[in-house]
Amino acid sequence: MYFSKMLIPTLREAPSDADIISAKLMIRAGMIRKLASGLYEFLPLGLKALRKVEKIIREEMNAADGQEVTLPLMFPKELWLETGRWNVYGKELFRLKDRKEAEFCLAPTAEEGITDLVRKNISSYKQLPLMLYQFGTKFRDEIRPRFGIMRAREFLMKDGYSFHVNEADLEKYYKIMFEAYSNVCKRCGFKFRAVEAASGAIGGSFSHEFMVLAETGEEEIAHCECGYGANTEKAECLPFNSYNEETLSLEEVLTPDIGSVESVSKFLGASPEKFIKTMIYIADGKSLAVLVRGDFEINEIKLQSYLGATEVFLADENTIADITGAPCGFASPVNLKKKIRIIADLSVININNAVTGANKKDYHLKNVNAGRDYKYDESADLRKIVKGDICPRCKKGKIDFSRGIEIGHTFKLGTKYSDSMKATYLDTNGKENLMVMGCYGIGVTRILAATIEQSHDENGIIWTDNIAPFEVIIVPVNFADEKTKEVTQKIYDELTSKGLDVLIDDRDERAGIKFKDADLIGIPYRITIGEKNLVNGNIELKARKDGKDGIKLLKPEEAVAEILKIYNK
RNA sequence: CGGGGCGUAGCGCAGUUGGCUAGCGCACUCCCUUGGGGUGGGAGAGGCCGCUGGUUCAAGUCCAGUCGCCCCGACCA
Repeated sequence: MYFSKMLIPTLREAPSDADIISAKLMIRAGMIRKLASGLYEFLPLGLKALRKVEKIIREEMNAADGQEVTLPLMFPKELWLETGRWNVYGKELFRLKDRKEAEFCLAPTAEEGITDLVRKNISSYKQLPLMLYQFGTKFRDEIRPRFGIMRAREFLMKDGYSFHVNEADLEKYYKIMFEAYSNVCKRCGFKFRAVEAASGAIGGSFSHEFMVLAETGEEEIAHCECGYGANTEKAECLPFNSYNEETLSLEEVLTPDIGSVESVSKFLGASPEKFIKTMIYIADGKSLAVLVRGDFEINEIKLQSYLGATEVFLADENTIADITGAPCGFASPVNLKKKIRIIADLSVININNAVTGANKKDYHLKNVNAGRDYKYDESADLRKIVKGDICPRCKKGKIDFSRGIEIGHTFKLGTKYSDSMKATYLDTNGKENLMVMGCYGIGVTRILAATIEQSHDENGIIWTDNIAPFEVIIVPVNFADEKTKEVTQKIYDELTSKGLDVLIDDRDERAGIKFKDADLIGIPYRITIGEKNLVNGNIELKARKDGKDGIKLLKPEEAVAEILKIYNK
């Protein structure tokens, strides 16, 4: 391919609204353009890289006995009503109507579609297990699209769904998929970590996120030396041992205009670890109180998942006053004005002689003890994990945090969808059973962005060998020179005949411009052909990741051999 | 949805106390020059100054509305 023939509109400066390095570089490199918020056009160079990622994923899915299909991008409402997700999915779901006023949604994932396909065409245990996958554009009306193609409203996803006769078979296959996903990450050249995760709107019992480690990542990962890793949304927290202090008698103290844990702690000279915060939440319209230790915060995702609620948020000032009888900052589980469900986080169940509000303006209570002074209805792990927490797995190590970009997510769905959509098969006894499902998603467009986040320098993108849009760029310093042209063509023919993608920068530009652009678009290997070295029969080979001192002077055939060796051709 | 900011050429920006043909750099076309890390010079092409309405002799500039974009804030591949 000739550079002059390909649409690669490189830019010296990135548009001012590009917010992260990968978006800036992709736009500058002429790979993508933005059409509107969260909507991007892929230009030839960008699409070429995207196809390379697709190829890797496809190979791994096929190796795991997956079969490729394509489902519609648009689904009728009825299918989504069956699983209840039409109502549960919320504002993120793009909805539309046809000319007959029939309602549809644009697929954010395709559990409904695939389950419908399978229930209509699979009826016997003999046809299981089955894994179907597709590459499809997915739509999500994000609250705030940002970070270029990292969080777009329309993106390319590989979504796969597996169907099994029972949990044990799903378990077996889940491990195979876990390996396949690890392979995809490795082949893309990622530094990554697979962590336990919350299932969100997809549902199911258990899930793993594949995180590309990057400081710019949106996700926070809690991990331990023992190998435990989890999204902080999900990471489990252990209860604390009892303080075993002698129980003192309840005391009311005046704390004028002092509401926050920090200020009351200072005022009373008591550690926040002795405080019980009483948070009033509204879950699907019902109010409840959640108790957590003063120095911790509630993890609303854990709470929502524990309650099985679709919507959870903190109550407003008026509701708090109505329930506790006091303004915000003075709530207590002791003598709540209105009787509501009280859930205690594991961090508070062993605190004796605690400090709480008094459900009365400007007053707090000291020496509060569960059982004697108040009762909670139930206890659960509902708080946010913090750095230094004891690891919930090995129970020894201390938790540390890292940041990551979520590029893949695997779920054990169980029978959530097969149950609501009646996807069944007949077993050897002729008895009807629900299929057990798994589902597996990879953000294909996001992989591209994640790669660049993890691999770039001040001059541009540095593609890893496997997903570079071109493996080699040949830069003839002066393409008008006959000898240069001849050598260029010869090298090009030899490399392309082995199946490599090679770009020739045939433009009548100065060498500097060609080098700058080659660095910007990040092609892994550059062959420079100039009259200066050609008189001795030499050309230059340079890896993008190396600096100028990495330039090797070689004979054309040596350079070709070296590149073919790198790519195992 | 709340708070803050911005819409002027493909990209980056100036111009905003109302005033005459709306400017600069990069990119684009042509000529000369240069020719191994974004040469130098010259001549060009390209704008409903986001949109609608108002104030005015006169609006990119003032007023109102509206749309779009970005940033900061609680469910995501």
